[in-house]
Amino acid sequence: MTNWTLHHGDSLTILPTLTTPVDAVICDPPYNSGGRTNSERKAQSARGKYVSGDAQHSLADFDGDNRDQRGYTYWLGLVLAESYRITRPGGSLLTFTDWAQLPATTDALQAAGWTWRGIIPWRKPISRPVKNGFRRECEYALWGSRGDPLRHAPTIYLPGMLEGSQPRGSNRVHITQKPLDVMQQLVRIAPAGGTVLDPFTGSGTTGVAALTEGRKFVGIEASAHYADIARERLAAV
Amino acid sequence: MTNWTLHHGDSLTILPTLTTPVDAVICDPPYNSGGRTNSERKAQSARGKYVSGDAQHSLADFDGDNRDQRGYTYWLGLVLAESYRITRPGGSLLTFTDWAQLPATTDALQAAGWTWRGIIPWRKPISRPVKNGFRRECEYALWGSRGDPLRHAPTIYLPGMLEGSQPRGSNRVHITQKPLDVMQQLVRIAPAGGTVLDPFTGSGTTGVAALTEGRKFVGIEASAHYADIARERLAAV
DNA sequence: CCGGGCGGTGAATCGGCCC
DNA sequence: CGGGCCGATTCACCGCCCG
Repeated sequence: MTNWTLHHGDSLTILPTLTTPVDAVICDPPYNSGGRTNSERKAQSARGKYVSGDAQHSLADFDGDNRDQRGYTYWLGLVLAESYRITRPGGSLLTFTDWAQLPATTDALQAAGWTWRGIIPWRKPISRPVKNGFRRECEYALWGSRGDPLRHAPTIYLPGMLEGSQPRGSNRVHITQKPLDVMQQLVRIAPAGGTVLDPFTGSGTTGVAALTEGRKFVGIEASAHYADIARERLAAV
Repeated sequence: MTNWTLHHGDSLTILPTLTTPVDAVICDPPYNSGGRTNSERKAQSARGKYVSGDAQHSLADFDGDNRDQRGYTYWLGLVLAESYRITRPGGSLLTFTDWAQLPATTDALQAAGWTWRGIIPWRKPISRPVKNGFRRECEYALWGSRGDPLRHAPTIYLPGMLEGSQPRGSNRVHITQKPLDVMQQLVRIAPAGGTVLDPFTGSGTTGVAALTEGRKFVGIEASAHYADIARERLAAV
C-alpha cells in the first residue's frame, strides 16, 4: 500500500470530491502578483513575470496567475474553505504568499473558517537588490488552524522563520519551487503518521518532504506536465 | 544649533502644528495586540501584556494600547495621514507592527496616502517557543513612500530583513525598546543630512540612531517619564 | 503645441552560491 | 579561492494620448 495519492485536475473541482480527513494543508497558490497594475498582472504569463535570464527557455509555464486582488481573495477563499472541510479538528493550514498579497491572504484564510495563528517568514538569500530601498528577500507562510492546534506526542517546537535558496540548475524543475529542507520543517505541523494535503502540488516538493518526514501525502495538480514530474519524484522516495 | 527637537504631548495634537518638512517617518505605535479577544486586549495594561518576570517592577507603563482593531486602524490612519502631510515628496514611512496587526496596519498606511512598498521582518533571536507550533520571533516594519522613493547620492541598498535582540538589563529603559543597530539600518532610508520624524519616541532609540547616522531628528512623546529619558539620551549623543 | 500622466518595453543590480 | 551565473521584479526610458 502506497502512502501517497496524486489527483490530476483543478483544485476547485477535485477538492469537493475528497472525503478522507487530513491533518494539515500546505499550499503554495499562484500569487497573482508581480505587476503594479491590473493590466500588467493579467497580460503577462507567470513565466514572463517571475523568471529572468536563461531559465525562461527550460521551465514550463503555469496558469491561474491572472486574477486581480478581489478575484484572488475570493478564489483562494473557496479553495481554503474546501480544504478546511476535510481537515480534522486541531489540524493546521500553511499557505505561502508574497508581501503584496499577504493581507488579502489573511482575509481569505479567515473567511474560510481558519483561525489565523501567525506568520512564518521564509528568507531567500539569493534575491535581487532594490535601488534606494529595502531588498525584498522574504516570502511568507501563514499559519492557521481548525480550532486549537493539535497536541503532538512528544511535544514539538517549530522554528519561527525559515531560510533557504531555491534549487538551482538541474535540481530546479518548477518556476516557484521551494527548497526541500524548508518544506520538511513545515510538514512537521502534521503529527507523525498523519496526512498532508497540497492542493497546488506543482513539482511535488511538499509531498517529498511529507514522505521523508513520515507523513502521508495527498496532492492535486492541474498541469499534466507537472503532475507527471511530481509522480516521478514521489515514486522515487 | 542642535540637530534634534522633542515635543512632549499627544501625537494627534502635536502633529497638526508641525510645519517643517521631514524626509522620513519612523514609528513604533502601541500595537493594540496581545490578546485573542477584545476584552483581553482592553483589560490588560501594556506592561502586563508585554513584560514578564522581574522587569514588570522596574519599567514604566504606557497608555494607548486598548483599542479594538477598527479603532486601531482608524487612529493609526489619522497619525499616518498627518505624518504624510509634512513628509517631502519621495520621503518614506517605516512603521512597526506585530503579525496580528500587520494587515490592519497596511490598511491604515494606504488610507493615509502612502504607497506601500514592502515588509521588512525584524527577527528577535531571544523569543519564547510555542508549544506544538511555530515560534513567534519576528516583528515587522512596513515600508511606504510618498510617491516614488527619493534618489540617494550615492545610491544605497538596504537589507531585506533585520536581526537583533531587545536590549536587556540596565540597557533596557522601555518596554518595547528596539535595538540601536536595527534602527541605524532603518534611518538610512532618509538621505544623509535629512530629517527623521518619530511620532512615538518612547525612550528615543530612533532619535539616537538618526543622530549617529548623520540625520536630524524630530520626536513626539506623550509620557513625561519617557520624554525625560529620551531627552537625556539624545543630549548624550 | 506643450506638458503631464499612463502604459509598454527592456535592461539591470548585488550578493550568495556553485563550479 | 575566484569567476561567473542567476534571481515568485523593479526601475528607467520612451512613446502615445489627452487636456
